[in-house]
Amino acid sequence: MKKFVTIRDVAATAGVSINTVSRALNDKPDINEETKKRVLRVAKELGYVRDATALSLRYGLTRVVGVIFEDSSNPFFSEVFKGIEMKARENGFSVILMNTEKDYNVEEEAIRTMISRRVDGIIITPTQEMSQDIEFLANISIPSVILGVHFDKLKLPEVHTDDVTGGFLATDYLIKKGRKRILLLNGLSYKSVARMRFEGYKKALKNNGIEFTDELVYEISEGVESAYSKTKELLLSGLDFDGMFCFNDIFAIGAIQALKEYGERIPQDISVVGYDDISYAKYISPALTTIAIDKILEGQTAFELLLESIEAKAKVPAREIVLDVKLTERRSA
Amino acid sequence: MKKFVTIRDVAATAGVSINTVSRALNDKPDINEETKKRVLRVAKELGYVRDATALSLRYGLTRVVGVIFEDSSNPFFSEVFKGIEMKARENGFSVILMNTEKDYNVEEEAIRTMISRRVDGIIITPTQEMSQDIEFLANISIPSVILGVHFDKLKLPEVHTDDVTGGFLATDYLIKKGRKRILLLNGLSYKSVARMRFEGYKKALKNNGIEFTDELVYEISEGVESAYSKTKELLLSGLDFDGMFCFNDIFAIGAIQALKEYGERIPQDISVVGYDDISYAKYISPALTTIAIDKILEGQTAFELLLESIEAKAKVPAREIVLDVKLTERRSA
DNA sequence: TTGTAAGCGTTATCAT
DNA sequence: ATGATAACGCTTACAA
Repeated sequence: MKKFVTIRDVAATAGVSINTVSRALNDKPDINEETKKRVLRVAKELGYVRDATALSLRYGLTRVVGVIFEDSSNPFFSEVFKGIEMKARENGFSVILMNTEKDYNVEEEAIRTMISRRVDGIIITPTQEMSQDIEFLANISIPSVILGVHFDKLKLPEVHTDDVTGGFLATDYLIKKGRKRILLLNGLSYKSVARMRFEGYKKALKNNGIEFTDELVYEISEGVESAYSKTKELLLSGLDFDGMFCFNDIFAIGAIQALKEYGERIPQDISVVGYDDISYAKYISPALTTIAIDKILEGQTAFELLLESIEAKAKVPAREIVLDVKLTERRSA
Repeated sequence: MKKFVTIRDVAATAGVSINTVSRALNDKPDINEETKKRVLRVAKELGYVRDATALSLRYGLTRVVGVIFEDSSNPFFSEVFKGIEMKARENGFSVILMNTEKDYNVEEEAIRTMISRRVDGIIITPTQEMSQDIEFLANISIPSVILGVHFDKLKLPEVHTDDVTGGFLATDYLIKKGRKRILLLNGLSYKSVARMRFEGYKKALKNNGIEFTDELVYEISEGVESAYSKTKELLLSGLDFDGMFCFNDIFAIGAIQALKEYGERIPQDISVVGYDDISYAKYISPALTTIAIDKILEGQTAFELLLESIEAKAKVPAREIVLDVKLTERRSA
């Protein structure tokens, strides 16, 4: 059933040898114009399409890059992916996308799959609980870029946003709005991103002469539900706070939900700032004030950095690209 | 720089021939247990990883499927993709994802890329303005599945949801809530989905003895902005309506935004029903009543249908799988 | 039980 | 200007 037209078929019907066909197809100089035209015509008539798998074997290059995300349906990742795919397409690369579902074993498996498929490069957002597989990635010869997280010892090129500044901006804004007791609903601290935003938070507090107290910082695992129930719990416990800086917009959405149900007015009673500026941030109510990051750009940058490594003959020293963030002011704070 | 351990390297260090290595690796019976163990150990030590590109060439099968979407960052597609990727991974397939950005030329180009890469199957959500490329897909020997849309003459297997029922459910619900003049903010009618939902809308009207009038149906192009401004325009024009059925949740979000700004109370003054039940539908305000479709399931089903075609020796007759929808009741209607 | 050789589709090298 | 052949990594007859 599955049978493609090969260079041999074209050669046969055009009455030439296979490498004359190859020459015509690749627009090589040493071929008669007439023959070339004829071969090209025959190729078209027969519906010939170059076999990329043969080329991959031949050159040891696939023109495929692998992307490994924890969850491609997360609006953050799905936008980043768009940036990657866009740039990849422009450069004649295809992209294989795999999800790890935050499972370390799946992540390892995904890396093995990418190696087996001989992808020319890998863009990965590693689960940071363990990182042997990243060490491993750094040692094999496939160019790789870490996206969205920062490792202390820079083994691989990285692209991420300036999250210390982001945390600072969010907190400082809340303070400027007159908030004194700012709750930080953070992500789990094994994530560099969470640690960086926390650092920015503390920095803003210090800058404004507000004393830090850890009774106002909480770490929760991913998901709206998780943010919703934590906020509810805190509210019920009688914790006193008038501002909230959420690790991401998804947390903010859950928190706002809980706040409203509890009868708090936003931002009059409690101001809320999120992070990421996912596309729905402006449609929730009140419209979310948040730290905006250019996700498409982050994806594009990651691909471009990867492409540099791929095209470099020698191993290129690991670079860290830190993208700017800015605060987008809306109604929640 | 890029150099992988091959079966030959393993053979050399283990002191056997290459196909003895192949036998060991593939767990064939005709090999000495001892040799097998040794080969396997050497392979592991050397870090041997099977070269999938070589296998692809050898077998004429890549174990890769291609997915072509108009926009993978759209929450609908990103969830569908998750279902596809999940099932693909379970079955040892990798997935190449490409976006067309609703550009027909890009769509054609994407198909060519998939053919060139010799993917074993294609899942595509075609732009329906033109469809020669789908005709083409039906004629080549790569198994393909159409996702989310329905073509009149069934050339290829299809997976989509029961949108006539969806349109009916939404409209009927609004009527049962006492609404008489229900505005339909529909997608462009070259899309089968829009036509189906429209059909359901009319059916519900008829069933409830309400006369249809085309001054209440409008077709707009994709995007929140587009829905927002159309709604605004209609409101300003003084059009009388007390209910709104939106083609999708994104439209509903834009519409609600406009409605609120205009001072309409939802659902007291105007009830709104959306479509898709994207994950943020429940967090907008008021929480959106919408037609829910199981997007993960839709993706999984598409992959499974594709797998059937791939595994079938002979060309399998095109089937149409229609998935159920249900109404999810929240606050907006 | 093990090894040799052909072949998958292509391009590069070397002849002619 | 064109053709024959080897090679990419692997599996599968077939031979030993």
